[in-house]
Amino acid sequence: MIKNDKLKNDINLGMLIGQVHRLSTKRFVQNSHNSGLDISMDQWIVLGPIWENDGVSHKEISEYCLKDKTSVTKIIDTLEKKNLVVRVSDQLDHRVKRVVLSNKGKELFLQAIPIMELTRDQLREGITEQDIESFRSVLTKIYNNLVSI
Amino acid sequence: MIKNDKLKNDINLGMLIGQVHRLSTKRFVQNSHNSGLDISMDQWIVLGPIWENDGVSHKEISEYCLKDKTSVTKIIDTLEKKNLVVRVSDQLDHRVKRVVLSNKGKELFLQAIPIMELTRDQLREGITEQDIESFRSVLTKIYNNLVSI
DNA sequence: AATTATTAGTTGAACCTTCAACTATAAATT
DNA sequence: AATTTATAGTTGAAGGTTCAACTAATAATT
Repeated sequence: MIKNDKLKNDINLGMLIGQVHRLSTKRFVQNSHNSGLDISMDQWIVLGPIWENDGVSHKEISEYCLKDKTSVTKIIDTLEKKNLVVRVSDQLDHRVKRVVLSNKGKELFLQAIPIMELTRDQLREGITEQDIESFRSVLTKIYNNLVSI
Repeated sequence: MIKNDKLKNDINLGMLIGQVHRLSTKRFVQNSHNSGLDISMDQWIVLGPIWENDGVSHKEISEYCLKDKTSVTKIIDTLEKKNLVVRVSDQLDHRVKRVVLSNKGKELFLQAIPIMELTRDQLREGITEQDIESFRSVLTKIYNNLVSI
């Protein structure tokens, strides 16, 4: 079926990264659902820096999560709709919105930690720590190739 | 800012995969745009097996591209809207839709090949072939951990 | 001080992904 | 042959991403 092996391999590496990304977020959501939690992978990712640093700004969340500011705005919209966080305007710089966890948000985050750990363990099953580190190293190089320019 | 290093690293590996995925699709689209082409990464990925095997079915595209059948349906919707492909019902099995490239689709695919190669080279700059292969190997292991079950 | 440029965040449109429910057809079972 | 089950693809809703254009507020320049 495939005319050009070089083409095939290149497509496959890109497709593989995409598929691993999709499947891992899917697995996290499935694991959450199995535990009765209603949280998406991206919601979890955005809750992280808010949990670590209550009152963090959109911009800081954006940098930490490696997400576009538009995505952050919309994920926080849904988090606010679900009453997990609250936006508060900064008193000094009125452009800045600070995001604070509600009690419901804190509770959900704590419950989601073991789900994240389970998902991580499922992903890494049968892979040595050394392999993970060299994987992370190459991934970081690719990332740096992409952010520059 | 970070309370728990274990947590931080795990978040980061997932976030890194997501960000590399997003940035590489973004880079492909930018490169295409700079060459005057109007094609997304996912449209390119779906065009691949149609180019290789004219008249391939949705199901085959889905398996080849590692994409959900719903995604394939919608990407082919936009490809058809752009007059790049045509759906044809299978004469024997009326459930099956076969997808055929138009001349415009063939032309676009040919023009996009060097864009894909450029994007691949930008991604891999400064990374040895050996590193890419070990990266692919770990990625495949993670993929296999995720598809089972 | 007034103008200009920069920064933080939002909005709407187009696209992609997933889910659940659906249609239509083919295959298997009784 | 009639019923049941499985398969191929579609639809609509909800979430996430990107882009371009926008508002509002701060910082820099003149």
